Parts: sequence; structure tokens; C-alpha cells
Amino acid sequence: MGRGRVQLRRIENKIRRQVTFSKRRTGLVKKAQEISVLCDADVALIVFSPKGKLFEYSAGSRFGLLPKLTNSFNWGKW
Amino acid sequence: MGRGRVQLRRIENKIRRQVTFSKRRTGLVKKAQEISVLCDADVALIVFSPKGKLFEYSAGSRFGLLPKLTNSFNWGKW
DNA sequence: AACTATTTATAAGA
DNA sequence: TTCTTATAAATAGTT
Repeated sequence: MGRGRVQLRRIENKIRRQVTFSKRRTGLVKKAQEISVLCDADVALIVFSPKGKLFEYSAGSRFGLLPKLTNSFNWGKW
Repeated sequence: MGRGRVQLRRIENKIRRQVTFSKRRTGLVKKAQEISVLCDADVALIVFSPKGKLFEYSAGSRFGLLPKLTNSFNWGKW
């Protein structure tokens, strides 16, 4: 979507990669919210930016404790 | 996207809800794959259909063991 | 399951 | 980074 077609490979330019990450993370969370509401589905989404910053969204009783778990767990970088 | 605007609330018609779930689950996984590849991000997505069927996608070393964990864990319905 | 009109997401630019 | 805009992509309703 946008001015050009998407090539499905890592964006090498750091700035472009960060901008794309920011835009797509917003979109992905929105889609996760929508399917959970529209379809009454339990959804968990956890995303780490290339810099290691955590973003998440979850809905539904199965994932009630997930935010606490993800925040207390030491994910490290492996 | 489509012939009408989306109202962000539970789709009451069971058939329509299932069809929408199927379409949007596919789209959501695709988006998760794309951001992981394009932006070099670790991503975990876990979705339960209204019937309780598990769907998931994960990418990146932080989530290397996630498929095994999610499959062995008894999620139940709470 | 396919189709297609339309909405929505977003790539590039300002 | 926030807004705009042209265009690609997703999908709601239909067949």
C-alpha cells in the first residue's frame, strides 16, 4: 500500500526501516483489536522493535495475565 | 475495506462472524510476517477462534520456543 | 471459494 | 515526526 509495491525483504536503510516499523506496528495492533472485537476472539500480539522496545496488545480472558508476564519476564536478546 | 464501512462491534451473525474471522486471521498473520521481515522485528501472534481453535505465528529468536510452549500448554477456556 | 466495489493501510513526499 | 496524497492492499458484501 502506498506509492510503490512492497518487496518482502528486510529494509536495509535504517531510517526507512524505523519509519516503516512505526507505521506498521500501529496498523498491526489496530487489526488485532478489530478481529478481537468483531469476531469475539482472544488475541495476543507481542512485538519487539529492532532496538528491543516491547509493544503488545492482548484481549480475552485467556490472555488476562499476559501483560504482567511479558513485563516481568527478562526477554534479553539471546 | 470492502463494500461497507466497518462498525467496530461484535458481529452477531454467526456465519458472518466466522467468515470475517477466517479472512482477517489470514490478513493479520500476513501483516505480522511482513513487519518481521521488513523491519527485522521479533513478533508473536496468538489467536483463538470463537470456537477455541489456536492459530499462531512467531518470528525471531526471542520467540524460538513459543510454538512448543503454546502447543503444550492447556489454555482451557477460563 | 471467487469476485469486485470500496474501504483501509501505507510508501513516499512535504 | 506529523500531515498529506497517490497508490497498493485488504476485505465486506455478493455471486
